[in-house]
Amino acid sequence: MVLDKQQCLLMAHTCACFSLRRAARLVSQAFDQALKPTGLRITQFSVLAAYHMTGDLGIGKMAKGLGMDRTTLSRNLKLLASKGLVTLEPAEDRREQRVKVTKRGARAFEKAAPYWQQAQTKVISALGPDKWAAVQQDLRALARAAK
Amino acid sequence: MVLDKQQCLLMAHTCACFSLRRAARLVSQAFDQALKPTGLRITQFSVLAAYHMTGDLGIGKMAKGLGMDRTTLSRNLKLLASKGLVTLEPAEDRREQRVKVTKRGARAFEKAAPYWQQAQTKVISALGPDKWAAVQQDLRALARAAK
DNA sequence: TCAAAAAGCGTGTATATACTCATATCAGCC
DNA sequence: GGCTGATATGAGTATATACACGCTTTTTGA
Repeated sequence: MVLDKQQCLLMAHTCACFSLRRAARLVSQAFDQALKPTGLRITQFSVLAAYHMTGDLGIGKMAKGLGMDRTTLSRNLKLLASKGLVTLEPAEDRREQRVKVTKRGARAFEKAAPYWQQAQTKVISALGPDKWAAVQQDLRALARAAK
Repeated sequence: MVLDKQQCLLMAHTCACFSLRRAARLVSQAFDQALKPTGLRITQFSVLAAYHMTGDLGIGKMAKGLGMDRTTLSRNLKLLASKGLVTLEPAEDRREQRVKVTKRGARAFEKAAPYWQQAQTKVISALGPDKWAAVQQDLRALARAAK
């Protein structure tokens, strides 16, 4: 069976993975651009926000909650620690790492928040809040189906 | 101004970039899983499909068409070349690279296509084809707005 | 014709991502 | 107390991603 160019074209244009990766790439660039004055990447900002919000969760559980690989989150945290924005200490259960957002981390986060808001507004404006909320639901459904 | 946990929670849950990256991560894992027997990652499969479909485009133009960074595509292609799936030769305009899918590349692509289809069907099943098409439109709109 | 601008690309560097394998700790049971 | 399985994590490796810088070739305009 030899696929013709039309079929390939169709495949490239409908591939769920490619579409999502493409959107994620381009939107990430916009957020990173907006956050540039803050010295944070959007990924770092997200992780910082997550720990600022949930307090102290083990890396594995937090990773599961964020839909990230455990080792990815671990390495992201190490970066944040090297910048002095979080601290990593062993917990009572000495298998776990206790993650704490430092004062400097909290300040960095709050300084970055308006820049985040600016990018968020810009990107979302393409759809409006309601449609965006619906799309978000759909994205979650896709992610669930992927498992 | 100190943000409280509620605001952080809201931020993490509505962040366009985080939502997209999360979906892209999880869906990519599903596609990579499905493509495992073929030895191709979904990114490599996409690039292979793109060149199989459009024939020979300069790296920069192809990258623009795919919404990828030029250097990212360049390195992806180098990987494919090392696997013998494409060849890279200088074009008449000696600034450009002529990219050709080898016979082996075409075979690998066609062998992988059914595995891709399987993952695609699985992921899309969460929404159904029509809703998926609408979401795709929205993703494109978001990507456009990001510029 | 020739210098400047533009086009096309590669390399260096940093981050993000995830799989595999190895290690340390804990909980429960005998 | 000590073994065993489960839990939590780190390290090694490979790929994906993109920004900044610089090089070569082509095009353009005087």
